[in-house]
Amino acid sequence: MALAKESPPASSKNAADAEAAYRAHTRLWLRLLACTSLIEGELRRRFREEYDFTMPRFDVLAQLDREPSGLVLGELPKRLMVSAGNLTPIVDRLVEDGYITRTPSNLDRRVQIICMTVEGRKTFRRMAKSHGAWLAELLAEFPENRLDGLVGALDDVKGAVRNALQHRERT
Amino acid sequence: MALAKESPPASSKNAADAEAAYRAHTRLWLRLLACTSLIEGELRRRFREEYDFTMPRFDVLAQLDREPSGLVLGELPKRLMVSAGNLTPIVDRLVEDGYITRTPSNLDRRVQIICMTVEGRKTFRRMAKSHGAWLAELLAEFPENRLDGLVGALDDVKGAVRNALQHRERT
DNA sequence: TCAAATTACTTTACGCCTAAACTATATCCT
DNA sequence: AGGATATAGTTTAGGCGTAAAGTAATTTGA
Repeated sequence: MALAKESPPASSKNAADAEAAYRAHTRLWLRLLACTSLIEGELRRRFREEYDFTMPRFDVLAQLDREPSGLVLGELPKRLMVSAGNLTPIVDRLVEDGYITRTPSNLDRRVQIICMTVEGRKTFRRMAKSHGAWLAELLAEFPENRLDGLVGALDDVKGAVRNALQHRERT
Repeated sequence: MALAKESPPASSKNAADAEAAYRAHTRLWLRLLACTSLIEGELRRRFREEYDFTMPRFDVLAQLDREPSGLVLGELPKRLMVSAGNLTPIVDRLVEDGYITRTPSNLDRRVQIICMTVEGRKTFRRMAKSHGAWLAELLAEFPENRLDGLVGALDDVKGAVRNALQHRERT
C-alpha cells in the first residue's frame, strides 16, 4: 500500500505524474474488464442456449479432460483460481448429472478423487469444439498475426501482477 | 454459428488449420480471463478490507461522479453492461447508506433520477484514489512504455467482438 | 377515446463467488 | 499413547449476476 504513495520520482511534478500513471493503469484495467465481460457474457449465453450448461461447469470438465486417471479434488480450486467452498455444489451437480465420479481415497479418507465418465468426456469434447469455434468467430476480425503479441503482453501483465501479489504477501 | 464451420479456406489442411486457429484464440481468451480475475480478486479484497465496499457499488458511484445533475436510472445498465434487475438492490443499498438519492421524475413517473450526495462524493473520491494506486502498484512491473500499445490492442479486440456480436444480431 | 403496445423498473428463481466457521481425518510431537 | 496442530472438504451467510415474469406509467393509433 505504501509503495505507490511513498516512493515518488525525483521530478518536481510528483502529484501530476502519479495522477497520469494512475490514469494509464486504470485505462488498461477498464479495457481488460470490458473485453473479458463482453466475451464472457456471449460465451455464457451460448453455453446456456445451446447446451444448457455454464462456464464454471465447463471449466471443471476441461481440467479433468487431460487427467485420465482423475484428479484430487483439492487441485481444482488452485487450478481454477476459485474458492474451495464454491466448487462443492458445482461438483455435486456434475456427479448427479453423470459427467464425473467422486471417490474417496483409500490412503487418506479426507481426500476425494474425481474423474470424468465416458459420457462426460463425450459431452465435453462436443462443447469444447463449439467453444473454440465461438471464440474464433468472436475474434475473427482481430488480425491473426497480432494474436501472439497480445498473448505475450498479457503473459507479462499476469507475471507482473503475480509478482506484486507475492511481494505483498511476504510483507 | 455456421460461419466458422462452413467457410473453410482453400488450403487442403482445413481441419488442422481450424484447430490451430481455435487454439490461438482460446489461448488469448484464457490469458484475458487470467489477468482479469487475478486483478479483480485483489481489488475486491482491498475494497472489502479497507473500505468494506464492493466493486459493483464503486462502479455505480463512478458513473455518478461525472454527472453533477444526476443520471436517469435506466442509463446505468447500459453503461455498466449489467442487467437492470441486478442494479435494483445495489442502488437500494447505496440509497440506504446515504451515498446517493433516488427521485422520481415529475415528467414521467416511471423514471427515476439518481444523484450522488455530498457524503457519497467524498467517500467515492477517497476510494477512487486508492483504486488508482492499487492498480499502479499491481501493474508496476509492467513497463510503462508498453501500456499504450496494450490498451490499443485491447481496443481492437473489443471492437472486433462488438462487430461480431452486431453482425450476429442482424442475422 | 380507449384498448394495445411500449417503456422503466422490480421481483423471483436460480447459479456463481467469497469469507469464515465447521467436521472429520491425519500428522506431529512430547 | 494422546493432545495440539494441520489439512481436505463442506456448510453458512451474504453479495453479484442472469433470465424471465410482473407492475405501473406512458404512448400509439384505430
